[in-house]
Amino acid sequence: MPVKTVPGRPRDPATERRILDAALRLLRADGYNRMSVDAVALEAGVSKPTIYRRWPSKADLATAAIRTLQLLEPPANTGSTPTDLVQILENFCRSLLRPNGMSLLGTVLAEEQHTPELIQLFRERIVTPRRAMLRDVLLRAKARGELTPQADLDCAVNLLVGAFYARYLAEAKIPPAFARHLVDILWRGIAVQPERKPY
Amino acid sequence: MPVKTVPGRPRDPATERRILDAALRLLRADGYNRMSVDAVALEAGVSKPTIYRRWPSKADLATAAIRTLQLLEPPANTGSTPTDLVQILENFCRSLLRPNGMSLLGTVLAEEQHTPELIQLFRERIVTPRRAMLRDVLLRAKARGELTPQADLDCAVNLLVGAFYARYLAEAKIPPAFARHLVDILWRGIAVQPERKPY
DNA sequence: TTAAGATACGATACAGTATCGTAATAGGTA
DNA sequence: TACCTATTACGATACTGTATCGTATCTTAA
Repeated sequence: MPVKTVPGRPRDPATERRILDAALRLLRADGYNRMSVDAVALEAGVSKPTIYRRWPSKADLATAAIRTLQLLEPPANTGSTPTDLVQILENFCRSLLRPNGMSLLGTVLAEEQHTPELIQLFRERIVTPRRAMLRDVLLRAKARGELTPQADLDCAVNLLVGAFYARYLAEAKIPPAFARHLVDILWRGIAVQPERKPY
Repeated sequence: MPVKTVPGRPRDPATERRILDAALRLLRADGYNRMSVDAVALEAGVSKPTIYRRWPSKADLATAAIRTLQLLEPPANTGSTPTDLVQILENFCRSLLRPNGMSLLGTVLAEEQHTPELIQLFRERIVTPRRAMLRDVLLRAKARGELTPQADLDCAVNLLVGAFYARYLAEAKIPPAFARHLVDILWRGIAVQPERKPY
């Protein structure tokens, strides 16, 4: 069965990549509003109609750029629940501390009213997968009987992830053992404790 | 002793308030970049030069608007540490769930590179005071011997506050007992426990 | 007599489009 | 298979219309 081919010059598939990479970089650096399509075209080494032929509007371009995001980190599974949690959180921490690590988050929040697609995709591509990784670790822990029966896993995930946001917002820098400290506190809150000596 | 009065028409002090209120409203609704000085003037019922005579640029206007922010919530002090924490967090939660509750946060994050004054003031006016309230509650608890000696109060504050950010980012709605659940988990992690029955 | 407020303006930046030269393919012909 | 032509649409330049920041000029209030 022959492939149906369209006549004429085909698109260069590398061009799309270059445009989306440039868009993502500028989205992080400048936010959605300051990101201009002209600047994306310049950065990608491409003309503006080349962009508009592929995406009908700036919002679609930004959406497509965010859609290319994905978590690349492998899921942690060392056998020790706290260690797994710390490992995931330290990856998270590294991504926050990269230049403009929080600005993409900022811009999707700020644009929530005007361009809700952005935050939806950001959730789908970044937020949800990372939460799922943490949740999986906790579910395995629960299955092994490490957690108290009433432990609320969703709350636990919120506590862990959110602490980084809060810390960043308060100080914009995060101490090295932060993840470890968080997990230590949380672990005492949700894990079945070995009987504790009264001091 | 006569007051030295300057000749000419004096400024109407109410005008400044009206301008700053309008600026803050638009800052929340549209973000810094989409907020136009023309729109602020229109909303405040004022002309543009009236604004520029008071603040030399849009950035100064936005800065002044954020400077007017302040936490109005009274500090909690019911005698019970968990109750105090829940009370503060529920106030926080209400402010997040107001329309555009997170958008101001979003815009100061997104503008961190271009207009760093915004996030600095936001920290000073909102973030730091709320953290201080939580920290005070925990310090009192520590003084009363309710906390384990090694409890890291700063981490605890990050966990509590951040969980709301994380939850909002994941779902944009927050269940009613959320604050209570958070404090329950955290409290087991940092408080001196009554000896626990092995089940 | 001093300056506040309104109108109108200048300059720039930006989203999106029209026009044009040209590169890349299909299909026919030897 | 090798070449030639018709066809499709890619990409660059230039443009339109609009939004916006910040200012100059004029009127009017204290």
